[in-house]
Amino acid sequence: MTPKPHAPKFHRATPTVRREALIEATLECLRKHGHDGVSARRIAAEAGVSAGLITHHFPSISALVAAAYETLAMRLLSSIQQHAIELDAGPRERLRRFFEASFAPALLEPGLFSTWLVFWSMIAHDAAVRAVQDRTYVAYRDALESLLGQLRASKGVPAFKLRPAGIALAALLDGLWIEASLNAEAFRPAEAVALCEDWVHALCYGALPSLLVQRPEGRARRAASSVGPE
Amino acid sequence: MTPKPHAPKFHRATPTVRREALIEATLECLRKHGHDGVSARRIAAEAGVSAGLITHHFPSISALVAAAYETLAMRLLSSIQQHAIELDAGPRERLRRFFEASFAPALLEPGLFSTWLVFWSMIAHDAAVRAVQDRTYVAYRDALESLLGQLRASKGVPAFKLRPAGIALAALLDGLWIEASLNAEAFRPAEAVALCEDWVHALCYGALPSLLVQRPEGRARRAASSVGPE
DNA sequence: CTCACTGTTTGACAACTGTACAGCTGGTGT
DNA sequence: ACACCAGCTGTACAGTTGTCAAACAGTGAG
Repeated sequence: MTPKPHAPKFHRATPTVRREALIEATLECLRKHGHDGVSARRIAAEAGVSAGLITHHFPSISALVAAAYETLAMRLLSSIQQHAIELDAGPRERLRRFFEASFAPALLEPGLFSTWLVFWSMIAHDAAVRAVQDRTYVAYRDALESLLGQLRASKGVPAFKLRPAGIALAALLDGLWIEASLNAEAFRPAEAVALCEDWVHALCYGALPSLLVQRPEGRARRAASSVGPE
Repeated sequence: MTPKPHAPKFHRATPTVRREALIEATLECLRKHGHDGVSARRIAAEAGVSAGLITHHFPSISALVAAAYETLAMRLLSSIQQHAIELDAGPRERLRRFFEASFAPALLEPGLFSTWLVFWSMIAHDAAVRAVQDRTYVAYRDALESLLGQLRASKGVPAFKLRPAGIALAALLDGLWIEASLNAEAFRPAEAVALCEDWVHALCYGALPSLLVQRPEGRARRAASSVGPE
């Protein structure tokens, strides 16, 4: 054997780069091993690095996972949003594209579900993870409410309460995503998209009673201060 | 101190009883500790029993968890169903009671969500848990489809495809339950019930196009034509 | 070239894990 | 009163785990 005279035993990296590499390795570990992937040694091995390095760059394993959570959640959301925003498309079409992106093959990969379960299960114990969850959930619902807001501003769409509408649509999307992740054969992605579109259709149709804003029609005649068109 | 002359060091039980006690202890452990509750020693301690007894009654820890999954899932479903079935009530009212039961305080307890996450996260690795998941999910959707079937048989309700309707309603329920479990302050249980009722309302109104059965001749309902902005 | 800085490794630590198994014991049938 | 044995215990085992102090070695500056 000819020993190489100059084989560096490790590579130095700037803290930022190393932290990002560790986060990436964490995501890969969670994707592949689920809960068992939350292991300093496993993540370090995935990153091609020693285990002790993790504690050197992150206060704890859970802090690393929390950082990975934030990275993945924001990445996915912006990916879906980017797919949804088509310049010359109406609100209805944008929502459809949002749904499509939500049930694209990359989103239905089993490893992604395993990863998400790890994040969710850490919420109860770890405050940092809980904080990430709160932030990303707000961002997700804001994205939906923005699209729904554009829809509401369209002609022929009855006024509806934005916040509960966002909640319901987010729940429908989440629920379908989970069902599809739990049992890939239960239904096809196109069906999920159609079911979401159905809900939007019903919303535009005014067929979701509890979401409609109360139009004080009866009182408006008595109270002359009403400015709405009659 | 007067030492009791005859303090039995352990209590004998018939296998069936002991197994059920272990399952109950498992559920309690998962409820309290989530993923960390999956531990032979912890479960044994909860049951007031030595750790070795678990391997004596169950081939492995995951088999015990799978049994606990089946027990809890069936218990919850039959509890909800029992609450939903009111003798002199129409299908619409029964569905409303089903929703109510789904968002009762007992169902929104944080420990229940932690427990469920453990079950779900084991699906990917353990075949027995996966089998339980498949079975219980079918039972759950069957229960919904049964109620929806009664609804469809009602007067004034348009024909709709039962299976995708069950899928959508199950997803909406699951999604709302998860959102509520993740963030108890996001919305009140009554809102969740209202959103589910809205969906049923839209279904009865024929406002969910992809669920409507294609009527070859004289489709009178206007829901098939888009009313929203396009 | 040498030095110092600092990212990285190493090894050790105590506390866990699931499972196996030899032996003890409670309570029942005789 | 006795014996049996199923149910149960306790220990042992080979693995894990996260964290940390100390030693190490790349790498750029002087």
